[in-house]
Amino acid sequence: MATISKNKIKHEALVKATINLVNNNGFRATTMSKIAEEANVATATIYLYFKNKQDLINKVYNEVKSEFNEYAFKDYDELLPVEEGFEIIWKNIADFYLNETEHAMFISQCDNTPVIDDSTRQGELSHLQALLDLWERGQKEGGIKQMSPYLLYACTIYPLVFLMNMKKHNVFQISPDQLEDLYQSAWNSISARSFFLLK
Amino acid sequence: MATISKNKIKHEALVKATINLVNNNGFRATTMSKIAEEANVATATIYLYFKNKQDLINKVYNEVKSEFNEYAFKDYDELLPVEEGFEIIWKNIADFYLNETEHAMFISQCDNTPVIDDSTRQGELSHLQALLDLWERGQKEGGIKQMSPYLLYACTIYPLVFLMNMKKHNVFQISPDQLEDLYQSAWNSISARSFFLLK
Amino acid sequence: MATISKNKIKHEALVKATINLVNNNGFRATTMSKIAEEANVATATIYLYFKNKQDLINKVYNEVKSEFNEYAFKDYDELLPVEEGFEIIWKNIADFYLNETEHAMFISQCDNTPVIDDSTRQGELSHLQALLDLWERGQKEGGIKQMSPYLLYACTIYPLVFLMNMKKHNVFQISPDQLEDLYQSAWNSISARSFFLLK
Amino acid sequence: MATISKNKIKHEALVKATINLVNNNGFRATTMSKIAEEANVATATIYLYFKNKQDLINKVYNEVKSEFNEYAFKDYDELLPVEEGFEIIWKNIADFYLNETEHAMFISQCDNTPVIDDSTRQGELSHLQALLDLWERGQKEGGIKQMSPYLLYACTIYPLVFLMNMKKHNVFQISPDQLEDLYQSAWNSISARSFFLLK
DNA sequence: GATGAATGAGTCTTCATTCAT
DNA sequence: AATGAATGAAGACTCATTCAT
Repeated sequence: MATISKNKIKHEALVKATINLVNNNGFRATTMSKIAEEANVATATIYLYFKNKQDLINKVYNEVKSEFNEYAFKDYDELLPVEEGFEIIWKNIADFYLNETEHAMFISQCDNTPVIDDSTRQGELSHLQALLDLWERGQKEGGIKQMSPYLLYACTIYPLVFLMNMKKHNVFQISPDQLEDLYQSAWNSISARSFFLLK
Repeated sequence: MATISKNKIKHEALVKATINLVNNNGFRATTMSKIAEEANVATATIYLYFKNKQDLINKVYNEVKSEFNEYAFKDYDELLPVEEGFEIIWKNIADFYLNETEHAMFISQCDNTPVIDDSTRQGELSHLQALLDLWERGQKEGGIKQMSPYLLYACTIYPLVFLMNMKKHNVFQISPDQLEDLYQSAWNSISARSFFLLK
Repeated sequence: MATISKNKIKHEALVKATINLVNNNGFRATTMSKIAEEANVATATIYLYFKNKQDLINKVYNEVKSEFNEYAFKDYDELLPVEEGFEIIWKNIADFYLNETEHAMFISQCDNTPVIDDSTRQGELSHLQALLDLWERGQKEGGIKQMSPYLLYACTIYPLVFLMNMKKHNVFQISPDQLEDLYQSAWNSISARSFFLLK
Repeated sequence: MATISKNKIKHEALVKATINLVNNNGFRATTMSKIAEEANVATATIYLYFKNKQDLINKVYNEVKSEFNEYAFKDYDELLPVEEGFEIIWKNIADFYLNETEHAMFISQCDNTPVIDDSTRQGELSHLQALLDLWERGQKEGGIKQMSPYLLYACTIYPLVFLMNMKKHNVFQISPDQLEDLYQSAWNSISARSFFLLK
């Protein structure tokens, strides 16, 4: 049992080191020995926990992605009204991108470069199934525009990725008020009502 | 001694090979010998045209970025009304992302990873100065919401990056009608009128 | 991370291989892979013991130079009469040049080409401080001619370098008797008495 | 005829560039393109004048060595008394080492490193045949000690190499008076009379 | 389980040399 | 004769991975 927790500690240290180094230097510049150094273990030790470098990256990716999923649907309930449910999810995701920036950056890196095996990378939106379901319900009920979920995602969620990058590079940091505004814009851009009004 | 600019054919072949390989494999996995092979020259020949790998990447980045800039402001005139000007620019950029996908991907790769020297990478939005000016004018005239240009960019331009990625990975391809819809959403999300109406 | 000093056997093998190859082929023609081959290790292994090629050369140079210094002043005591002290040192140095030829050649190579960092290369004579001190004392006492130490060195020690080269190239090898003669010539060339007598 | 002189100009420029670069950077660091640059010709042009790099070095070595020989025996006449003849030759050689330092350095570089084919490098002393002859005559006549010419050379000529190096590295420069002293020491060290007197 | 040491495969880069013009 | 362009071969160095302890 002691061993297990010891193991977990090292495992965690390796994951953390990997995320940090990949974020700052990219995948290829993140060498196994640097990871080991940052995690305070010997290089060979990594291979006790992961089969090889690709396996390490994949596992870290999956862990972080799982964490994201939990984060995204915290306090969400399928029974909530569509608009209310969307607000919760959007704000959760915004929270993740803007407060868990390290982890969000890592996901973004992996999703935008050929780092991750295509088999590991989940079809771009599949991990947000609950959101896709919500949108579908919203469209059936009439509150949400008839658009491809890819477009809904592009208009509402994806802008947060840009803000994450700006924050990471210390270029621009959004304030709580601005975030509220942004949420309104996001909702407007997919709400059927606004579409109708502005026609 | 100095790098050659004659023999544009080989120069172009190298640039093209670089873009292609970096897009598909990333910077570090794109070796000089692979570039040479794809361009049908000997590896050493690359060094007649570029000082080293970093110089090659920087030069390609600058070329592509220049091309983007020309593209973005084609047919645009500062004297046009704000909404009209914005539509032209937005559609130009959309065109670039969705039709010149290879080049757009390359820019995106470079902007999102530590591949490019910070000195070469232009401050995130500075290359779109004419668009920033347009927005400022729009805000003075009252037609565009009072928001940080970073937010305006996030809501209107950045979603196109997502669509570019989806297209590249053959996951989703937007139709002309959908693009028109998307433009409307983009404009609504920053138009002061829509903001007022929907309050 | 840091270079290893364990496994003295391999360290020694690398040093020996380096000396041998540099002596026979010069610095630039001595490739890391040839050194590795001669030392029976993989090329990459060298980098566990030395940071890079220059570091390897510098370290070997320093080791050999230290050895020379020990050699030169073996059995020497500052309290000895000048002539006696000089004889001991001169014969030590002659011994080194003519019997430890490999090491002496290596020093000579390094001192005569731009192989060694100026910071590593010790000022030409500074490593022979005890000899310089002896000469100074000799001059104060009147037994040694008033000449720049550079000239004293040129007349007495430097000729040995020539003999070393001749031996190395199998052109001429000095006999013990001849060496004794040579010592006499050396001493005569700096002794104040001979200077006076021959005037 | 015009062509020939043009050729000679380029030939000279190449020789000069080679000497300069080899002196300052060593053989291997002296690349063909650097030589070409310094001589203001295209790299390929070198191959019109020399078969390859080794041939270039060999030819330059031979030229410089010839020059040295002329220099060494200027104003010398076999009919002169031994001591007088020796003084002339010694001072000529000293002149060469200390005033034609660039050329002297080049010879020294080549003689001390494995740069020159053994076939090109003339047996160490053979180029000084006239001096060897003089010494032999001196020994027959009784004015010069019975010693191997290698030892005579080591004691009288070789010290000048050291002074050349010191001058080149700006460490020590000999004055005319000191040079005269040095000549005396040199002569004393091989003169039979001094040997006898000091016994 | 943990690690220090070792290495094969591969990367960027240089350079002497050739060749078409 | 002269050269700009091209390249094959080689060199320094790195790194993911393995293995004996």
